[in-house]
Amino acid sequence: MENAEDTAPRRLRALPSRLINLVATSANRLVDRALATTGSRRYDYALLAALEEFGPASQAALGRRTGIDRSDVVATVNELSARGLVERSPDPADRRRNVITVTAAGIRHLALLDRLLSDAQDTLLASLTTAEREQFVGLLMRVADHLAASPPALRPDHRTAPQR
Amino acid sequence: MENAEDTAPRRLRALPSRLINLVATSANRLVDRALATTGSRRYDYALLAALEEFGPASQAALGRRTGIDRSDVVATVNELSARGLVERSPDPADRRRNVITVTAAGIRHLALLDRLLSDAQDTLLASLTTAEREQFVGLLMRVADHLAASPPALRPDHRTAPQR
DNA sequence: CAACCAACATTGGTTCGGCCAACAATATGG
DNA sequence: CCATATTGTTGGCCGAACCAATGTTGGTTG
Repeated sequence: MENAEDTAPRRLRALPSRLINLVATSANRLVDRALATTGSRRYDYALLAALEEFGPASQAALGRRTGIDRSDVVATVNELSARGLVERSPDPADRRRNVITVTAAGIRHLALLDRLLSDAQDTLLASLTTAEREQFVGLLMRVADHLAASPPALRPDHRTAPQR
Repeated sequence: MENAEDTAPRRLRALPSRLINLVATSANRLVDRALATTGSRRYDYALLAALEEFGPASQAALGRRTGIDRSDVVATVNELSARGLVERSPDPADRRRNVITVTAAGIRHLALLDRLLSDAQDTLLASLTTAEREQFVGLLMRVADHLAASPPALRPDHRTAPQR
């Protein structure tokens, strides 16, 4: 029973927001370490996945689809294009836009990341049966969808008091 | 149906690690905003809760119980004691230690934070029935416990390659 | 008791994700 | 034509979560 000190307070032990954070922290560590073996990060995967599924898109569109801030999309596209995984070219139809396109190497890299990520998910959920994993994912989706949809009170840009 | 661009790629939509992150992000926003109304943050709550439940303790012990890094405990205790919510005094029995004690004001503050947090949990899980919430928390605990216990591969200090 | 090693508090970093504000260039709708 | 939006970009901020190094003190143990 080693040290009794590693028991968290009861208040914390079952607090949903805390449990979610614990799991999220582990999940991120797991995922980050897996992706890091290829020199990629989570944003890279998100953009590559979006590009492969929906085809070439502007940076703004990518941001909308992945929930990544425009400014962060810039940095990620910089990095991806430096590695030859995507290409950035001006949109002739709208000269404000850049059209981002996945390269063949990008597709291959995405496949690799997919494998790594899939393993990470298994490690993460190792303690659940297949049925439980489905349950878990289902509940997560319910919560996530609801949060994304209804309450404007917790959207990123929501200002509560000093409106300025 | 406004803009079709806000649909995330299928790969991402059901990826457990991503769902968990989405929910965690919302949860944190919710909790942070609630606590911010009192000028407190998550670490404050964790330390106060640990102190109230287990009584006076050294900073190292607090860190172990809450999972907060020693260096971050220092900063949090600084802030809490500046607000008069805890007291830091040298341990006469072991002069390496500081004994941290909650003050009466600290207990009162904790009660306030408890209320705020409880509301935040309700908002977070608003889309689930009571039974589902229990299921959800149960699954989260299973996953969290398992991650905390078995795999040394994802503990904070785990070095993978350059052992040095 | 002298040497060592372990534990503690503290300082001072680092990294990453997730934001926001401001800007210039371009589109677009009235 | 003018006002307003959208886009890419730069530059910043903050909190969480770490890690390393330092000085002190405690506890062994040879």
